[in-house]
Amino acid sequence: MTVVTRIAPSPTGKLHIGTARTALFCKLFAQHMGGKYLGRIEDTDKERSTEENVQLIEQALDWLDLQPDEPWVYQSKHEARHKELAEKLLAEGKAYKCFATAEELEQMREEQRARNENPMYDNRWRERTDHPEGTAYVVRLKTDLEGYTSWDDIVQGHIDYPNTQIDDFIILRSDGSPTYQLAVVADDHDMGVTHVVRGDDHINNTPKQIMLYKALGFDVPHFAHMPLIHGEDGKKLSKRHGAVAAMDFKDMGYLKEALVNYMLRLGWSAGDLEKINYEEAIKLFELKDITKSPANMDIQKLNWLNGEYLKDMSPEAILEEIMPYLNTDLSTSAKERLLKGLPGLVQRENLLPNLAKAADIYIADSIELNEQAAQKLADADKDKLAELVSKLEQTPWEEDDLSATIKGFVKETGLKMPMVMMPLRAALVGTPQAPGVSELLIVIGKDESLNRLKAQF
RNA sequence: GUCCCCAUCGUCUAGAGGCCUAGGACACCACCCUUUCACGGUGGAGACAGGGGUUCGACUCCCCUUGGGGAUGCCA
Repeated sequence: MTVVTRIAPSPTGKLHIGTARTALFCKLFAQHMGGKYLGRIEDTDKERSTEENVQLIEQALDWLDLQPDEPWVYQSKHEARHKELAEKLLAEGKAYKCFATAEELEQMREEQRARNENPMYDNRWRERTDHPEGTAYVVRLKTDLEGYTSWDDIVQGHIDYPNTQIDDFIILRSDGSPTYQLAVVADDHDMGVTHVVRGDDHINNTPKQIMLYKALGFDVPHFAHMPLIHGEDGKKLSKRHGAVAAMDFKDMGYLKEALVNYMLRLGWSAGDLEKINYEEAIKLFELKDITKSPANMDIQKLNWLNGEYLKDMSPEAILEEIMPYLNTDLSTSAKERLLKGLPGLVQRENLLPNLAKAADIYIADSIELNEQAAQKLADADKDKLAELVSKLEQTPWEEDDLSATIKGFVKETGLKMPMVMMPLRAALVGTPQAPGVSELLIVIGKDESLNRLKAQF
C-alpha cells in the first residue's frame, strides 16, 4: 500500500505556523515512506473562505518548499459528489432528514445547559416519518447510540470514545451543502488518503468521521493526531504572541531552513539531534516519534538555529538574503567588501535584519564618523598611530601578518590595546563597534584601508 | 457541567521497570580566550506536578487529585 498524506488548510486566514508544521510532517512522512503528499483547500465555509487567503497559503507553503506533489484539490468543487453520498446514506436508512429549525435547536441546547447536561441533538427526528412537504431540512447521520468508537492513533495511542457523547450530527445543511465532516471523509477517501495527519483538536471529530467511513462502506484510514503549538506563555498561540502566520517569520528575517528545522523539532525528535537538514529528516522521520504533549514556541532557539544555518551559507547566498533589508544600491566596491566581510559578521548576528544592520559598516564608500568614533579619534595619539599606518603599509596584506604588526607595535610603544584598536576601527569604518581590526583591513582591502587611515592619522 | 487528550530543567526534548548520581540542546551564570561586540572552550545552576498502589525495584505500569489543552456549531 502506498502511503498518501494530505494537508487540508481552510482559506479563512493566513497559513498558521501550526498548519505549516502539519504540512511538514505530512510531506516528510510521505517522502520517508516513498508515498505521496497531497493538498486540498477546505473551502466549504463560503462565508469566510477567500481567494486571497488561498493565494497567501500557497505562497507560504511555497516559501517553505512544502507544496503538495500534485495540483491542489478544491473541496467546494466536489459538492455534487458529497450530496450524492448523503443521498445514498438517506436511501439506505443510515441517515435521515431533520426538520428542526436552528432556533428550535438553540432552545433545546439552552434547556440542556440549564439542566447541566452536555448539549447534544436529542434525535427528535431520528424515527419520525411524518415529514412536512416543502420545508427545509438537514440530513443527519444515524450514529451508534451505545458502545465505543475506537482507533489506534499513531501518536496518541489507543483511544476509546463513548458513542453516547456523539449526537446525530449534520452531514448536509438545509441549503444542501455538505458539512465539514462529510466533506473530509468523502474527499480523503476519493483522494486515496491512507494517513490522516492533523492537529489534536480533531480528535473529537475522529469518531464521527469513523462512523461516516463505516456507513459509507469506506476503509478507515490511519490517524495521527499531533499536539498543537502553544505560545511562549503556554497559552494557545494567538496574534497576541506576535507571529502566528508562517509568513510572519519570513518577514521577521528567518531563513526557511531554520524555520523548517525548528518546526521539525517542535514535537518530534531523533535522539539528541538538533540541527537536521531536510534530507536527513526524510530518512529519520516517523509519525510514531511525534510527542504527545503540546510544545511551546521558543523564539530564542529559533534564533540560534537561524544563526547556525547562516554560518553554513556562502557569502553570495547571505548577501542575497540580506539585500531586502539593505534598502540601498550597492557600489561594486561595497559589494566586494560585503562578500569578504559577511562570513565574519555572521558570527555575530543571527537574524537577517540585524545582520544587515551590522553590514552597514562595509556599505558606504566614504566614512562617516559616529559620535563614539569621533571621541575615540579625539582621544587618540595620532602621531604614534601614523607610525603604525606606515608599518602596516610595509606589511604583507594578510590577516595574520597585519595582526602581528599591530601587536608588535603595541608592545614596543607601550600603548594600551584599546587606545590603538578603537581609533583604528573608527578610522576604518566610522564606529568602534566592528569586527577585529585585522579582519577589517582585509575586508576593506589594502588601498582603501590605507586611504581611510591616512585621512585620520 | 460532560467527554476526549496531555503532564521530565525556564523552553524544546532523551528516557520504552534496574543502564538515572535523570542525558542533550536553547536560554541563563562563572571562568578561559580576546582587540570592542561576538564565535569558541571549560565549568555551574536547573526537572521526573502531588498522592496512592503494582513490583525485589518505578521517570517509566495502574488509580485518584491538581494543572493545561481541546470538543460540546446548519465553522473547519
